[in-house]
Amino acid sequence: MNFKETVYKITRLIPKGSVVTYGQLAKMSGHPGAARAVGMCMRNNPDIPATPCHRVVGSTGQLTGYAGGGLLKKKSMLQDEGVVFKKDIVDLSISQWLPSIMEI
DNA sequence: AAACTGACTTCTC
DNA sequence: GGAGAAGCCAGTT
Repeated sequence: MNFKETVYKITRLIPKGSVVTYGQLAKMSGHPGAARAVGMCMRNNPDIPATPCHRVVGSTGQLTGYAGGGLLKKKSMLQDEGVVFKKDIVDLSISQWLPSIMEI
C-alpha cells in the first residue's frame, strides 16, 4: 500500500476529540521519520470532510497549516470536538491520541 | 534522473 | 520556552 493511502487511512481512524502529531502518524504508517512527508500528503488532502486532517498537529501541539479554511477554522473544529487548547496550542498531555496499534 | 519543496522534528544557544 | 540551524522523507517539477 502506498504511503499516502496509509496516511489517509490512519487519519480517518483518529477518534473525535483526539489529535496526533505528524511524527506519530509517520511512525504508525510504517515510515518513522517521515513526518514531513505526512504533512505534504495532508496539504494535498483529497477529501477534507472524509479525512480529518485537522486532528493532526505538530509535535508540541502547535497547529500548522490547514487547507480547509485556515488555522482558525482548524482550532474551532478541534475545540468543538472537545480537544483541550492552551492558547493556540493543543494540550497534548490530555488530547493526544494513544492508539493501541502504536506499539512498535 | 536530479533538484527543489514543504501542514516536521530535534539539537543548541 | 523562543530563535536559529541541520537532518529526514516522500512528492512534484
